[in-house]
Amino acid sequence: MSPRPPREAPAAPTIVDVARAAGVSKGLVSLAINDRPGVSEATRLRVLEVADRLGWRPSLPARTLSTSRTYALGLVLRRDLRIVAADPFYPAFMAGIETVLTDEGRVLVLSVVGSAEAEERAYRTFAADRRVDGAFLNDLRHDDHRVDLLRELGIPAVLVGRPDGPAPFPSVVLDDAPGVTAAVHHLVDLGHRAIAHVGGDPALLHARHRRRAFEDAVAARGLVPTAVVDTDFSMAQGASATAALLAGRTRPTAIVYANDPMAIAGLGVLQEAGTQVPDAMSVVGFDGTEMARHTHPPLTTVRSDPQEWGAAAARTLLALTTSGSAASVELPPAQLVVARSTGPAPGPTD
Amino acid sequence: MSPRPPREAPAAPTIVDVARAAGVSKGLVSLAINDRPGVSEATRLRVLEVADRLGWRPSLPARTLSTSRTYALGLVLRRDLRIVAADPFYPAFMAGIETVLTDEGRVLVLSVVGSAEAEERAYRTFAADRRVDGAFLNDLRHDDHRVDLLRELGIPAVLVGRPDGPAPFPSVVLDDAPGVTAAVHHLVDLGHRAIAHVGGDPALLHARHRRRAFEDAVAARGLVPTAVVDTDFSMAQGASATAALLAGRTRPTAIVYANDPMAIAGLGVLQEAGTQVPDAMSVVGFDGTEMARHTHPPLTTVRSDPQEWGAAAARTLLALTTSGSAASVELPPAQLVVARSTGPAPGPTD
DNA sequence: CGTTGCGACTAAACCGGTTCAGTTGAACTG
DNA sequence: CAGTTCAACTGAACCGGTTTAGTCGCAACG
Repeated sequence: MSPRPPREAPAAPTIVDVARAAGVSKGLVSLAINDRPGVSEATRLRVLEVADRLGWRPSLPARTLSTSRTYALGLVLRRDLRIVAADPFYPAFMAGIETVLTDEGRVLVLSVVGSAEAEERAYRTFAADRRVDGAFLNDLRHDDHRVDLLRELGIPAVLVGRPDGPAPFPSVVLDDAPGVTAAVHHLVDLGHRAIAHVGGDPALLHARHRRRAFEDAVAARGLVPTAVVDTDFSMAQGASATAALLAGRTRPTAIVYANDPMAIAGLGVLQEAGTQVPDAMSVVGFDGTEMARHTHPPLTTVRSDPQEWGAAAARTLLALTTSGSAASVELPPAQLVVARSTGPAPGPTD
Repeated sequence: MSPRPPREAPAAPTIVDVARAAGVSKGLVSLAINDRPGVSEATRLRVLEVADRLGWRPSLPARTLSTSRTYALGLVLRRDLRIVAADPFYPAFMAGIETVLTDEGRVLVLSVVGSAEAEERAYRTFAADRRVDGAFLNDLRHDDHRVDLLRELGIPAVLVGRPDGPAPFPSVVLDDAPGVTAAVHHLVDLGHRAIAHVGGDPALLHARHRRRAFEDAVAARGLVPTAVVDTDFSMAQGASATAALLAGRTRPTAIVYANDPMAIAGLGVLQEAGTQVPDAMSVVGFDGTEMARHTHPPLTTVRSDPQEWGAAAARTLLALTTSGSAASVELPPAQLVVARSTGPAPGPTD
């Protein structure tokens, strides 16, 4: 009969039920549960007790309507699926966010998109629908127009990574450079003179930072990179870049990759080609993923901490949305983790 | 001065602004934009035109308050971080969900938790806060109490996988068995007689299904499994299980793993031990991930389609939340993809 | 020509909270 | 003892939509 039968449970109590049961006005219930002044301690306790007894939970939509706070934060992922699926960064990053949000009664609203247009639409929808109190801004780009977009939409944001200019939002930075630098020094110390870099997507700032750190470190040791190849961070391009390096006229003795998946794909190509790792070629990854520990040989890599990064970003964004301002955060930098995919440079054939 | 300055943009127009500008009552605006009867075509067009001109978007919180529909779906991930991060299933699954939700103006609310208690809390919070219209139920277990929980909470759900009994919710199934069966036949056809299985977490139904399919297929060929080892799906346990199989008294000539990450970890262990793949040992994964294509040797694996799975689940859940009912869906089953990690069984030493 | 029926539209209640201007009564002040 | 002050509390407006009872004008009907 009734067009939409109540799902199952008896109708949930509302604030008026609580008010009636406690013998006070609903306004006072609101004050009491929100710990605002103007409520006697005795009454506050009574209200809380009654609310608890009735199992009342304030309606979030109603609260949102009057306060325009959603208690939700937004994350938009724009990435080719092939990359998202292989990249362990995001699951760990999101898990880190959740560790913070869950405790604060917040929730993460996720949007996965494939194109720049869809990404912009996602942010605009967040704003138009008042879905979120703030948003994470990942995978920063040069002159990233999303910064202006979010400012214009009035969505507070936190930048995940170091922006390449002054920005109206706080940033949470985990410096890639020291790890990459250490990796290069490690290789040079092992006698390598011909080192190549398989970089990531140059549109992304962190790919540039890694590349820059690589080039600077090589130069600091008085060397010149044997080659630097840009990719899209995918295993496929990591593999083809490796093949290209093998086929090139000056073959490197060591390759530094911009992420672990590409390093693993590279490892595959090298082994298929019969190139011994690390005897004939040293390989360095980037991320410090679980996977790197289980390859053959285990991967020397640069470990960052995506989970802590996510947690720090969430804390910062939370502070920003509640207090209106938040300081930028600098996390401990990425660190080199030496395993068995790197070894002494092969001696000249004699 | 003002305690909370308006973020930036001028105050967004509301339905009354539109009503005033169109010279009608706000009730009529509501009827017009929701395509309900009782509005003349001329008026409807005028209202839509005015709404568009003012850039009005109905407030979702307000709409939610009166209709108690949130236009959001919930996904709770309970998994050890080590597994989530290495497992490409979820990113692809979520991307599949998003392809459907985005077009429908829906949004995905994500919760990543580490324990069963936290998981239950997450669902209860979804219900208490009226955060979502429905939820996905992944990683089904035997006698899964979450089914009752969701029913009791009144949250419509869709089961991702085949439940092990009658369930009050529709399910979206992608059958693992045919792929695993094909893998076993493939190995037996190659002459293997000693085949082992490194299974997943036996608490999860899909791990059981894969194990069962393995055992049945082996039996169907008149053989007995050399060994069946349970794990938690992590690379670490995939590696240690492989090491144990190598050290066992009857060493298999082929191993079928319950997911690709474990197979890859297994590859690493085998190669570290000097066991040639596939000459001395054949290896089969499960998932058909990008990663499997880039190992050395490329992995024979069983491909499922997590993205399509996510999309189908989203369509089903959407139908369930809007029309109140939805039929279960059976997707094309998982399929064997033969690569170079499987080969003829090693002949007896002669 | 009075009634009925109907499409188009309005006004007001409603969803469930928050917020704020007032009211009340008791304690304090001079 | 009248006047002031203040904590505690109430009532009503408000957030921005949806929904429904009811009004109005007009055409069709007997």
